[in-house]
Amino acid sequence: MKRKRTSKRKTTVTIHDVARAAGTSPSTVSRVLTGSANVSAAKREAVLEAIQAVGYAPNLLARGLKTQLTYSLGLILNDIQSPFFSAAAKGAQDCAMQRGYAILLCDTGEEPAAQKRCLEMLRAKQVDGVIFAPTTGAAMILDSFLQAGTHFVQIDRQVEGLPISSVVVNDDQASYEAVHHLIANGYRRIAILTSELSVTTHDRRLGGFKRALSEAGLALPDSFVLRGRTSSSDGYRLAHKALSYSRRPDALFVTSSRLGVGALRAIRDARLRVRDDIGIVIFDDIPAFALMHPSITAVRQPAYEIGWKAAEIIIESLESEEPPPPQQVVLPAELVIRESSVPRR
Amino acid sequence: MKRKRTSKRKTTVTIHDVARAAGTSPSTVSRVLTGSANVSAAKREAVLEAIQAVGYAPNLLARGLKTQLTYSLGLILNDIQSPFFSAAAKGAQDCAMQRGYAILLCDTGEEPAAQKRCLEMLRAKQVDGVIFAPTTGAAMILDSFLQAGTHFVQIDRQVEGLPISSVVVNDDQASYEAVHHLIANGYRRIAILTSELSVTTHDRRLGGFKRALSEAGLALPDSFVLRGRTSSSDGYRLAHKALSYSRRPDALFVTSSRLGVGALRAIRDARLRVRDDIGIVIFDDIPAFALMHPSITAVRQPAYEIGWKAAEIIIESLESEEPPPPQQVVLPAELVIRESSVPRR
DNA sequence: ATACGTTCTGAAATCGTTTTCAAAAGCCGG
DNA sequence: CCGGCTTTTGAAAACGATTTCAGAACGTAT
Repeated sequence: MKRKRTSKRKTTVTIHDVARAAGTSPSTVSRVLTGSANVSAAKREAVLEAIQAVGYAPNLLARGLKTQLTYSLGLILNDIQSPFFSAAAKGAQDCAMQRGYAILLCDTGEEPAAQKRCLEMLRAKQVDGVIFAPTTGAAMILDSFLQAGTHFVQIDRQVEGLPISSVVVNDDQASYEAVHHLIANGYRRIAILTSELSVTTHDRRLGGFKRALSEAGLALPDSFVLRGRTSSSDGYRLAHKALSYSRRPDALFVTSSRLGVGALRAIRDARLRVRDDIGIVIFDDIPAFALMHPSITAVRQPAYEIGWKAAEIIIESLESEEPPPPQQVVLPAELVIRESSVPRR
Repeated sequence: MKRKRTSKRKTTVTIHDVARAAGTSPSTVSRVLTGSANVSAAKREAVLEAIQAVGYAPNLLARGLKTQLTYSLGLILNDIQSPFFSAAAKGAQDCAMQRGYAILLCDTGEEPAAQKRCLEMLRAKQVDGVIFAPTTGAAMILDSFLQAGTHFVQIDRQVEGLPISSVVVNDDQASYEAVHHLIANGYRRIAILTSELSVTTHDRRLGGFKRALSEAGLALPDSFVLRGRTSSSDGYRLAHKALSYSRRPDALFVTSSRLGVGALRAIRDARLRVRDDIGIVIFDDIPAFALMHPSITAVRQPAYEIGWKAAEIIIESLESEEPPPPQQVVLPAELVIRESSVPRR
């Protein structure tokens, strides 16, 4: 069933209608619209009035076709429902809106196939640039787009070795500090729950974790590095396993909030108590952590700022004469100390 | 600083290039692209090959300009960061994606001015339809757009008296059941925290609340209806006030999760304990409520389904010959019973 | 071979803008 | 009142597709 043009009844009022109403030509109307060239005060006035009178609104499709500029940005996320990404989306949206750009939202659900489809659609829609959180397999798809001259900024994760700007947090250092904080508070047998996938974020968080441990001269048994998919069910599974060890850890460092939520459930189900029986710090803060009892110490990422900054970088790069070289922005993540990591005993 | 066309280096490969490579005319290429008319097997083959060879991707701007169809939908939300709206966004996105539509995201932050700007931008971008959660002042703005023939679906709230489809939940009935549940569990002095704005959602939730009370023959002192802005700080303020009454309520019914979060903090700060000292049920479930201790009874809205259904309605209406009459879809909200409303005493 | 009805095909118009180009209009001093 | 400026202006050519229209090619019946 195809759509009938007729049934839409779109009252398309064009630049020609304005011209007629103002007693001038489309060219002149366009000139006052874009504010580009000289046009006499009288005509300008007439045109402005006519625009009001006939209720004209420019057709951005037509304009974009001519100017090759659409003033819209693609935003590709893994999961808009996660607080991190929705905050990033809001940041990007606010920045874009302020500068007159629109945001085309794509949610890949972390699937490479969907990611590919999104990129293709965005290209077809002629977006000026794309902000995106890469999923596995991004590198090869991206390559062809870069040649087409599309501007990109990656957030959260990085595909390394590509000449693309990125906005991320200091995963390594923030993790180091979080684990250091646990150690300083007397925890000694610290296990880590992390992703099985080798993505930059998790790799670096694991790196910071190890650094803190070795610096404090603490051992890290292989069994204390638990890897799984970043779902809350795998968080549960991994934590359950860790807690079943005969010499179980006295604290957990968890590298994602979804893993963390599952881990907390596992702790509760094991009849253990956060704080009294086991310490925990989770990378990526979510509102629930502040409300829980006891509240959960977490590493807060400036998600809103990440989204905003990404939009800003892309817009600046679009609007500058000579596209600036790719820049790597690293924003600080902040350890929010709450009750789940109080000094031991 | 204006953008230079030259600096983009967009290698725009058009339908003409394909035609040349295939040794035919642009018309024929277009025909195989749209699959509309008859074209010989030989030519079709040649065109398909040429498309691959030159790496052609259609320019949706140009197509949209000609066909008046952009295959994109606007999505206007009050706050993408709220779990309700981000789930709705995901639902809308998934449905749209599946049917070949893109989503233009707008976040108004509940501000009428932003809402207006969003609508204007969406119109200029020639979106085929708009899914939106109206904020105050939507009625008059909308009017002009309806005349322009844009398709609309409202979600969450309703502007009444407009010939627009909507997808909402059964606010009244679900609230009735939630309050009935409190009463059945022995609570007698139930106060309500709700919005000061007269928006349909909150009005109906208040309605269901009153209905349950009067049906049970329970009194409702004026002081037990507390109204404020739907922020967590106002939730705190209102709950604090309610708890300070000499004869304080033995349960709270809260009509939004943000108010609820504030109320929970107020309860804790008053050194009262949810469940032992005071019952609470919150309209709109968020992940935190399941994780808290004690966990919070809440009314779960099918947010994802709301978004999906809204997209579906708009796409069907767009693609049908004769636009169907506006429909009002009411999805069921579900009471999720947890610990915060266990039987009294 | 001619005429006719299909099926295929390409030239050209169109969608609503912007932008180039050249002509028109205004201003100035002589 | 006229040449030589600079502003203003409108006609027309893009932008990259789709679609109308009319002609070409082809098969078949006469």
